[in-house]
Amino acid sequence: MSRELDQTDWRIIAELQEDGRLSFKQLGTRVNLSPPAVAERVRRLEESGVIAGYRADIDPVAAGQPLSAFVQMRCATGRCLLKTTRADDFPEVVEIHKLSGSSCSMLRVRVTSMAHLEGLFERLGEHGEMNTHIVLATEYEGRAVQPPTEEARTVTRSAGWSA
Amino acid sequence: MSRELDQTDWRIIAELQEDGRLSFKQLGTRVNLSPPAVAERVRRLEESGVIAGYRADIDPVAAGQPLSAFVQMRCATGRCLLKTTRADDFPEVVEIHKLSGSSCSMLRVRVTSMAHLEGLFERLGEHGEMNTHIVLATEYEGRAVQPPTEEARTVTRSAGWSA
DNA sequence: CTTGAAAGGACTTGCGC
DNA sequence: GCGCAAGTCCTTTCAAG
Repeated sequence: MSRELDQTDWRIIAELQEDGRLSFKQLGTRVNLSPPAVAERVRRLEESGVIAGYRADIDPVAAGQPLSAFVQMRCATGRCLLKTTRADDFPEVVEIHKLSGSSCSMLRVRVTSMAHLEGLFERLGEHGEMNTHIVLATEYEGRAVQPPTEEARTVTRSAGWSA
Repeated sequence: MSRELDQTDWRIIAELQEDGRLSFKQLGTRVNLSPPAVAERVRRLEESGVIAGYRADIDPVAAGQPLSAFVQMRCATGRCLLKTTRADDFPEVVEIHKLSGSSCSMLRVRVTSMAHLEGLFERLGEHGEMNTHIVLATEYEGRAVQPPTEEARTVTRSAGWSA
């Protein structure tokens, strides 16, 4: 389906992650390509699903939701959050990941206040054991997707027990 | 600094999170406003920092980084990841959050393969205890920031021990 | 892939409500 | 604060080399 991405594709991806509203002309200038050439590449990246869309980046703090937390759920049998509720029931839950290990899922929640967070935890707690971690500060998130480094291919194998 | 956001602002925010490349004309049609009116509102949202930017939404799976994990770090004294390394040392780390509780930070990492993940864990492990959770599937993430619900203001107080 | 041209659309400004 | 309308600029998209 998706052909290998070359260096120019990755430069385009990097630029569009920094500014998703660049015109083909502006984008072409930054990657040393003519407007029609970048337009064709971008079209292919969109078609292959590498570029899933273009979004405004909303700052939750400025938007009035300064508090964030991680919640590991270990759902009780028959009460699993994923099977007994819908997304609309918990607008505060902005991410849901199914996990390996002892927890069944990891949630990321955003709330307006501590009181709001308290209420949310009580509602979530009805579905099983929780392990919560309040975020004190976010160093960064949404870091740009980058081309695989050389380390990704030449992985250092651990010594011992090797065949 | 930031005036209260009204309903129209939230509609604009919702539309731009769905499609960050909408023209003022298109955006105005969707929120029942003229192009100059939306342009002025968007300009203010950008100035106040609510709209932090516009980014292409890159699908990590399609981009060749199908594996993701959460890593809780409990850094050893003097070896804290945040103080002894720089972001460029770990391009696989796409999020860093400082946490309350027993862990000092929560990382989100993205890698190309299990071998890559193994190597990364070994490098991270040198900075302290780790608690890792591999993501099996992501239900959703990057859910749109939404206006505060009524529940956010009228929070149910728990019974008992109340003053 | 690049260049060049033509067509279409977007952004802005000013004015009136 | 919003809408309407006009002018200017830019962008996009063809075609040809």
